[in-house]
Amino acid sequence: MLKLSKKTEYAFMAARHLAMNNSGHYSTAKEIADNCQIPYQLVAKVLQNFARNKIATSFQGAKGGYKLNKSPDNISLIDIIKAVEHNYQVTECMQEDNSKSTCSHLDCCKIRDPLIEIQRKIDNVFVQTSLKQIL
Amino acid sequence: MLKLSKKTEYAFMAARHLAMNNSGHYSTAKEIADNCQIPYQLVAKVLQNFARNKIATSFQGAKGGYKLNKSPDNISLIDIIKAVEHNYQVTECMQEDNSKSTCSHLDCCKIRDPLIEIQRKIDNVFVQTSLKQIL
DNA sequence: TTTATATACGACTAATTTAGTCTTATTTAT
DNA sequence: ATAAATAAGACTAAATTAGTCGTATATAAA
Repeated sequence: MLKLSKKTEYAFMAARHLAMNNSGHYSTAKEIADNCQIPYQLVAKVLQNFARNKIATSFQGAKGGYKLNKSPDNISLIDIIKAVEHNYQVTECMQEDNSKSTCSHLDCCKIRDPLIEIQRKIDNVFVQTSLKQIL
Repeated sequence: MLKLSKKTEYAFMAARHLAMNNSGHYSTAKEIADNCQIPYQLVAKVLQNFARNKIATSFQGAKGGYKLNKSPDNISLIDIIKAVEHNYQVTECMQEDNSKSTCSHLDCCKIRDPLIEIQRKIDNVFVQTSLKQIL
């Protein structure tokens, strides 16, 4: 429990690779998959998520690939997480697409408010850590 | 991803109940299950874990039940989590029963060390929050 | 203009983890 | 004795996560 998904781990690794190979040539999904030993299709999707969420720019076709849009110290881990995960919340009832009323404990749930505070603190850990710090 | 398990949510709720009903009578699993609307068997196991891990003391037989061993401000959420979860670590390779060498990325994994720091910070969130703070 | 090399993306399957149930044994107050 | 509790392991179901497959589209270069 409280584990990062592989998707997020792969996203961190891929972002790290992009940050360290930022000179002229565009990094491809295959290159990252080989270099980091992660399944090609999964990195591919992670990179597509980066592009959709403006973390990286993609170039299609031969000699194509990806490059980061910002410098590593201006990208926080929360940006990377949010690019690849819909639900990174600590509890179900805190997910944005889930109204408070779907909580099965209803009014008798007394821990929601304290957990919101916990959530905020955990968010902060990722907000405050930049990609540069994991290079 | 990064979600607390139901087990942990139930543990927080049960601990909260014990803290607030600490006058003379011992709280039973049934009482907590009814009051918090969580499955009886699951609270029962959570409470057994509390007893095993010296968070609470159990009294068997009729009129039995559980009571907390310490005051709520001397119990931190990490104590409660550790009582009910084997694996609350952010990544697989950080689990205590898992040697570093089982990581499938081996030497090419460059994010482990930064993630250890992240793990430490998340731990701290729970270390620094006491049961009293969620009453 | 064909070919090789890339991204884009949805549908699907497999594996793992989490949640919940069932059953039986033991303890103890009345 | 009986009823009300804890103790604990085995099992099943549900949900989530991880990974694969197939196909379409874009583009550099031969």
